[in-house]
Amino acid sequence: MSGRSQFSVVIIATYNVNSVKARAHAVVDWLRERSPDVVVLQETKCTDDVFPKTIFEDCGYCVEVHGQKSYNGVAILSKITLEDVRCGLPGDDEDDQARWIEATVVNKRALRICGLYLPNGNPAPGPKFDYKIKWMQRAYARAKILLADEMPTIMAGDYNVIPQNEDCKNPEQWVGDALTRAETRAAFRRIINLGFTDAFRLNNSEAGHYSFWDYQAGAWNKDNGIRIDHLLLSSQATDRFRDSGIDKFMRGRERPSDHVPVWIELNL
DNA sequence: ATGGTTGCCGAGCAA
Repeated sequence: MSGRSQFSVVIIATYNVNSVKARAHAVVDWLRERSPDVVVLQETKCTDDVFPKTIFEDCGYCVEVHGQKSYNGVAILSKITLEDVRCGLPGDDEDDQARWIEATVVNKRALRICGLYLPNGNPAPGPKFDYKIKWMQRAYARAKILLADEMPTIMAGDYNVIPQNEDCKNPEQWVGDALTRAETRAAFRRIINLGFTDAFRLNNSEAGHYSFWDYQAGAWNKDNGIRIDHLLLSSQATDRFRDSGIDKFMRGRERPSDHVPVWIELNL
């Protein structure tokens, strides 16, 4: 055949599972339906020795984990070979929170994927908000280094950033919150302005698309959601973009996470 | 309604 099928189509997703042990079977059901090639998970909430790896390996995924006891924790599931796995966001030797993992996906071409769980930062102002902003500055520095490598790059995860008011149902409810504060949005834009694109906005321009609905106060029934789970694409990754979406139906299932998966389709 | 819910792990904390 002549050079028409130089690339293959891959699906890459991010999913904050709010405990991988509590959600393993829900995740497996979703893996069978969506059949993503690579998934970054957040809030796995367990140490690496008790991560339910075999459940995902039995579905055909290799599993890379970076966890801690009870809080945070990130992982990568991939049907495609992973190389050069790195855990932890550089820039602060004192930081022991498990919020960053990255790896190179080696298919016909290579792609760098970062899975991140950006600090929530509430209450703001305060030490937790200071940690959030410093963490975003470190992510900016890491993003800059990754871009210099000139490999198509995706930074995906729970950003705990509502980029614009149209990314939430009730903007007035979020005034002063760490997810919408001017400093937070500026730090997010600073990363974007390095040359990244919010993949979901390439094919969805309307307000009212959300990736998180709080468990409390009937947020789901009122569709009182926010869009905080993002896949940021470097320019070379953006050139390969085909489609994106949010698997909102997952929030309506039994014992759901408070987040739902967000995915993209790329030509790789 | 000064609330509400879920998961950590078995008391509050984090979200």
